Amino acid sequence: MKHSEAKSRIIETASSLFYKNGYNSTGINEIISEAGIAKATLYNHFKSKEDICLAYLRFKDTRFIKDIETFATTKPKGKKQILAIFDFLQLFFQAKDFNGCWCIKTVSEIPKDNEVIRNEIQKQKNSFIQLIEKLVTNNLEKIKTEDISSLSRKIYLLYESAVSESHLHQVDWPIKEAKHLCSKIIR
Amino acid sequence: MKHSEAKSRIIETASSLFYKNGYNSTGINEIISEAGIAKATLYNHFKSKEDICLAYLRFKDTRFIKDIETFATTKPKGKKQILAIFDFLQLFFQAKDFNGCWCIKTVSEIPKDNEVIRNEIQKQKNSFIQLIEKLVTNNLEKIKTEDISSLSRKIYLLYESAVSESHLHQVDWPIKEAKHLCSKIIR
DNA sequence: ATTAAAAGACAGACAAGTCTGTCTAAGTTT
DNA sequence: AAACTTAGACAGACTTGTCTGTCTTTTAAT
Repeated sequence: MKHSEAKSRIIETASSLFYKNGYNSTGINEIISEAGIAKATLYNHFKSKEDICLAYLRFKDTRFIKDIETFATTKPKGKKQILAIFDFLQLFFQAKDFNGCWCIKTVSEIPKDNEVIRNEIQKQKNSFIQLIEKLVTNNLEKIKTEDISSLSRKIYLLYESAVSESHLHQVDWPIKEAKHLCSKIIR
Repeated sequence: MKHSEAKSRIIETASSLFYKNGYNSTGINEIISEAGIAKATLYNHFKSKEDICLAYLRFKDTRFIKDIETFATTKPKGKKQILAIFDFLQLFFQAKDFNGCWCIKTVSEIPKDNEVIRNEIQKQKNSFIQLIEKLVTNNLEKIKTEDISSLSRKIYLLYESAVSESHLHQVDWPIKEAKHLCSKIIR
């Protein structure tokens, strides 16, 4: 369908620009010129820039969740599947377009009272925690049910700091240290 | 001296606004009207908005390092002094003006190639890691010299994620989980 | 099959507002 | 008298979003 093709182009272009240069620093004009579409077309598919921001966040999240889940579950079952999220991050970090966490970036840029964007981001983070809980449940036989949540949250914290600190310092020791600590708490 | 009094007013006002509403969302006009000074006066003390941004970061950091060090060293010596950084964060979180980490916020807003700001932020984070190293060295007798750096970095990662995640989710479990995990790795 | 209509994309002018930073002119303090 | 502060006009460059009018393609009706 041609209709959704234009829309896809907008989302992909906007996502790349928002992630690389920031939400506020990316203007509508930049998006349309890079995507090669007209402004009227853009506003025919999205009612506002915020609307594009939402689409951007969802686009990034959908791909991320799919990719990291695929990556983890192709590893041998057991602790390796849990640690795999840090190996995934290592690859992500080495990719030349790595630019930290899009959620943190975006939430830092929008006004504090923007609940639409904030809710979307919290939703994404919670579904990532759920993914970790699934990995923990499936790969640690000895784990007690009541410990799953707390352990998963700790792994989540380690992962999140590994993302933002490797980005901030432009080195990968945060990923290595986080993985190392993770390996100690799941044994 | 009147000269530095005006300058201080600008720094304090700008800091409060930048931290609360973001760097890009805070205009020069807002700063001068809130601080009650003229625009020409502002540009008499700072050559650009970026210059004010630097002053803001340094203002926040100076106070933070002083406050958290004072807080920790008034606690009983031993592991409690290390864990104190999370208690400090708990108070910080409960304060009504808590708004996450100013470094992360700022780095998310500025262009990627702004090295002046980026260097300042990396410098601040490294000096915070040094503070943790000092706490670790002084309060863990059994620690081996070669383990100090790695352990301090892990504690740093936990602290940083506790800040940003408690801010993001608007709850304090990240602080509690981070402190709990920290207590386990320093025993 | 031919014609009519609808839908969407295009370029780009435009409004209305934002921003930073400069400058003028008047007032105040030392 | 010199130095600083004030208010605010101003330039120039941005922003998002609206709107007009043209062109092409797809769909529907006869």
